[in-house]
Amino acid sequence: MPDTKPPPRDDEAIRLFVERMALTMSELGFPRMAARVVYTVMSADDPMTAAEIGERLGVSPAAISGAVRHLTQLGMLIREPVPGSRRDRYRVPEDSWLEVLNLKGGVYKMFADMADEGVRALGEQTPGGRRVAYMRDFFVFVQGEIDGMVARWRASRQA
Amino acid sequence: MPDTKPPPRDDEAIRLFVERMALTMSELGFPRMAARVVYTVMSADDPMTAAEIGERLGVSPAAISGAVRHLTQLGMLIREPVPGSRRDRYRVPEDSWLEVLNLKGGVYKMFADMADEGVRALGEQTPGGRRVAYMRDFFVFVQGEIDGMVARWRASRQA
DNA sequence: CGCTTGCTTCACAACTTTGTGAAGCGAGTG
DNA sequence: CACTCGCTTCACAAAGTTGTGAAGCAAGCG
Repeated sequence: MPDTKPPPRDDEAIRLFVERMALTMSELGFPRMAARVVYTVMSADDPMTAAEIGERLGVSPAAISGAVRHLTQLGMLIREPVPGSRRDRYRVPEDSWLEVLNLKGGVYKMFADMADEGVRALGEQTPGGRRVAYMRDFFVFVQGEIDGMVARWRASRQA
Repeated sequence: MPDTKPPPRDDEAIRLFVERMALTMSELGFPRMAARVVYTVMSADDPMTAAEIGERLGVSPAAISGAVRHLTQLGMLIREPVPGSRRDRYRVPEDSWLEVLNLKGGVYKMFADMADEGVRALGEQTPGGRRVAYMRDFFVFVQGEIDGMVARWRASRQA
């Protein structure tokens, strides 16, 4: 029997990967359980049901339910109803990160707008006003860069 | 008496600006008090002492101390000892956002590295492995973009 | 039709985070 | 050289998060 076993699907290492990613995300302000769900589903070969995710992570269905609601809203998880079954399947879209960037990306515009109000409150000519104006300009710049970045990524994937 | 009063330094609006910025940042995972401190100092005409910041925000010196420690480490606040005095003055560096981006920017590289480990655990050829590899490539791309972005910002400020 | 079962919702409990009061430390001052 | 005063540190309390168990709802199945 030739050694044609499938690749070394190291379950323990996968779990570690999931947890480490999730922990890092949570340190950045992303809900922890949601992150665990994303990476679990991403790591799976096929779409998973809520029950499977919960079992794999060893958490209650309630936790999955909440995480999934959040994630689908963000576009980081896609719910696929299975015809003739109550089970829904979940999978991660190929470009989930791009989606997040697009959606959350508006954050910079929001900051820029808030900063602009700050400038008005402080007065254009005050030292504080100038500093906040500088910040506003920076956020406007970043917002523009992100838009360009998304375009470049898409283009580079065409190739 | 001619109407040559200084600009309409609307204290209430400034406070609102500070609080709104801080709240939004905290929703993104940034410590709330630290954010309030940054924007308070940024709004002021001159560098402020810890006591002044605390008074302005109506919080204890302890809270300021903690926030300041965090912020100086991030490069978002500069401590300036006043010669012949126990008081330190604080100001925000012009390019604090850039600093943060640089420092925190390495996050993407970190994600890319973690993802790479995930790929190894999953196997290059599995569906999961391919998805994670895609994610890794995206993070690598973003990291590169950020570096370029910083350079472009600096250049645009030269002009 | 009524039972099973998978997901959702709700109230609650464990845990974490965040700011306070009080004590401590050390640089300037008389 | 002892006192003052500004900042820091620490233990704790208040508040906010996050996941659980249990009850509820509704789609398929017998």
